[in-house]
Amino acid sequence: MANFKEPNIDAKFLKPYDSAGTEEANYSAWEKSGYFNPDISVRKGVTKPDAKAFSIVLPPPNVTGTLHIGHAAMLAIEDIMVRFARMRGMKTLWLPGTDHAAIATQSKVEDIIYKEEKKRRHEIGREELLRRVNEFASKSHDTIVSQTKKMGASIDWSREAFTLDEKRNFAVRTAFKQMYDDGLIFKGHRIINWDPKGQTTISDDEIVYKEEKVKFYYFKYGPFIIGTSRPETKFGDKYVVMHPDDGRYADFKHGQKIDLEWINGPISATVIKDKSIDMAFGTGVMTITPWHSNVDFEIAERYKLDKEQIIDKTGRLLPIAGEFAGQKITEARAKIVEKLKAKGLLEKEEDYTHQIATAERTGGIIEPQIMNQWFIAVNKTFKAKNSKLKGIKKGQEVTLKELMLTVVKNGQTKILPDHFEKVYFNWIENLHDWCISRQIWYGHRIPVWYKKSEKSGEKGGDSVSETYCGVDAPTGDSWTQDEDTLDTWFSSGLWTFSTLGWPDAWDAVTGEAKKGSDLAVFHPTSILETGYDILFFWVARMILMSTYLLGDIPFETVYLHGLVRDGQGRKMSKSLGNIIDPVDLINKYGADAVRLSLIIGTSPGNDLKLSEDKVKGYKHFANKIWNISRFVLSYAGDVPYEENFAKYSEADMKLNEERSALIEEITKEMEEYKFYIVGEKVYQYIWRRFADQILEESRPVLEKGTPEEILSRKQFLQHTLVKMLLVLHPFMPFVTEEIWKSMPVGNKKDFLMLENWPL
RNA sequence: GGGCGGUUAGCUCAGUUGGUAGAGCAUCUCAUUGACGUUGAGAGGGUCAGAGGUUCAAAUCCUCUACCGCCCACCA
Repeated sequence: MANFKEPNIDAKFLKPYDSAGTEEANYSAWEKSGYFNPDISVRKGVTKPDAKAFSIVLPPPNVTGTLHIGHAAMLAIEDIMVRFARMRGMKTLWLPGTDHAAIATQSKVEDIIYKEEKKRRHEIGREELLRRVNEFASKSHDTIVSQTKKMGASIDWSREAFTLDEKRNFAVRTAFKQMYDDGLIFKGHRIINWDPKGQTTISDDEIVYKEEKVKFYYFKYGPFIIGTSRPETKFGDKYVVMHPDDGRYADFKHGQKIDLEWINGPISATVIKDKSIDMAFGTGVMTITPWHSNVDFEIAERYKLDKEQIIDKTGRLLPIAGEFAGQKITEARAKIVEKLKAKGLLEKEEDYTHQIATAERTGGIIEPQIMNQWFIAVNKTFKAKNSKLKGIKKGQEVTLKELMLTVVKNGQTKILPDHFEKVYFNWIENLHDWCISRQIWYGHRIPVWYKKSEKSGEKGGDSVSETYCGVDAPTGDSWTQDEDTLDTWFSSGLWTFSTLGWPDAWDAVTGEAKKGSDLAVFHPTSILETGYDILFFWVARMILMSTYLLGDIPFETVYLHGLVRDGQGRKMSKSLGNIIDPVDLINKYGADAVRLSLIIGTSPGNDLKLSEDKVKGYKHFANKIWNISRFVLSYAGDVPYEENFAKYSEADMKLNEERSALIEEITKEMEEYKFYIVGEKVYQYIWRRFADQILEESRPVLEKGTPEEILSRKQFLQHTLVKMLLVLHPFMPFVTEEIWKSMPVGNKKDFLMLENWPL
């Protein structure tokens, strides 16, 4: 046993692996070296100048708060992709940034201000509010960056972007102008989703439906009985609609006028026959309120009916409501029912459960309103300026919707797991024009200016005598810029190329990126990794913007990860108190353990259940590797490492083949993004095979074998440790890098992360 | 109402083009001052939700059913 007592190794191996004590130093050494930046890697000779590019944009976290464990999972997956690509010699760029998140951030800051100072936004003023929001955003940003670094993300910070910075603003104005000129962005009076709480419009996607139990009332409406859950909207109802085939109402003719007694006195109602009516629902008859209902609006459009506003922007009844004018709809409802009852018009009431539309960010109950807003037309044709899209030629007449469908249908952009392609198609097919104007202050101002006429009227609306849309403000006096800002997803839709230098790096004449620019080298990006919950919000919008503005896809592959849930499968939320802060876990178990626990046992598109025990288990694994290294270094580290050792014993030859086969297998799986399988296989091999069996068997060999056998085994152990550190590095960068420092390997590059993937 | 998933060991989940079921954790038994504060060896445990079909062969392909989950959708 004498030769076993040669612990000529770093003293650090005599203690268990100390993640907390080594992670920070390793990260700052990586960062300082500049190798996260592909340009520096090329300059220093680590990456070949003509190497294939691998690029990925970080889905920019919202500056509304700090990173949660879901972000940690995202960072872990992306860092694996990035480190793997880098180790394969690719010109690798991972580009970071943050998202201003418009409504989300502004409403959060407004909440804080109201809580602390009892002041509303109009009491604070545009300038001061923006100052406060920026201050908040900047704090959030700093926290996010430091959390990201703790995870070990090998990100190129020199290229960091923000969706609301100068360059991105220029990109937004340029994109807007082009869409405006093509007629794809237009302003019009349409029915939109009004959030009375946030005092802004929101897009269809920003609505969340909540179940609500209400009363469903039946009222006498002349000869009819109509059903409604919203009596407060019924003041202006003067059209009564039924199905043309409904035999119960065959005696009434389309267009027929009927005088009847209603809430505030006698009115004249007109009969409308329309096929959209469900004969089986209620009495099969309804009255319509086109100003405050999408369906009613469509019916009114079909027959050119009058539309009247009943409810104002703050949710109060207008003068048309007579004695109820000025009341909040929530208060007025019961009183109106009371009055109708008193007039003998209430037939009956029932309990009713329905889905109520609310604003995702403020929780306000959506009130549809007809308003003059900006939209992106998804069904309008235009001529494609240039196209690298399969099946679409330059100059061809297309719609945005067609572009969005085409690139996924023809496989230019693949979505993983692939069943989400069906979800994507389903969404696109039901897509309506996208309302992009918001009545909030935090965001990109709409690059449109108006000259007002003498007549008074709604600003930016009817009183306008001249409209100008441009990247920059028009010259001359008396121009006023549109007050509104853009939906936050407009700027994030440009993210893959606005971060790479578009539009400066773009040659509009040739329809190509300028040679040598980031845009030319790194776009389309290789892969987009994000949560399935923003497939519509973001992924689809990026496809829209990129296919339209560049005539190219934004990314070749979309990898959708699932949500991280707690050990019992519940969503993490403040009220449940089950939120896990990734930094707490890292401090306790190390970033490597956290990363691995977010990878193994997950698969793309499926939610992941995370318990602290799981993380703990992988902390044990990090320590296991540490001790394996200690063993190999003390018992086999005394012979010089030979990269191409040719004199393996027969037994070691077999072991070598086994290990090569494993590496070949996992390389293929890495290319297929099956990180959960690779992680598990490497775990199995290292612990169950290498440590439990091979190392155990090595004792007698090293003790009693011939000199040749001993040398062979020592080489094999060193080789295997080196290769395992390499393949494990993308998963567990810290512990592997730390061990690597002590490996007696010649010709080492500056870091393990720069070494070549073994194959 | 429309769409998409899931159902495999006590728990969490793998299972690549069909070839008599796997891992981690948990449980039980034994060993252990040996690189391992975080160790090893072994064991038990599953008619793969149910029914039918295709096939020499089905967890895997097809049809139906049941239950669970998610997304979309203003039956007023």
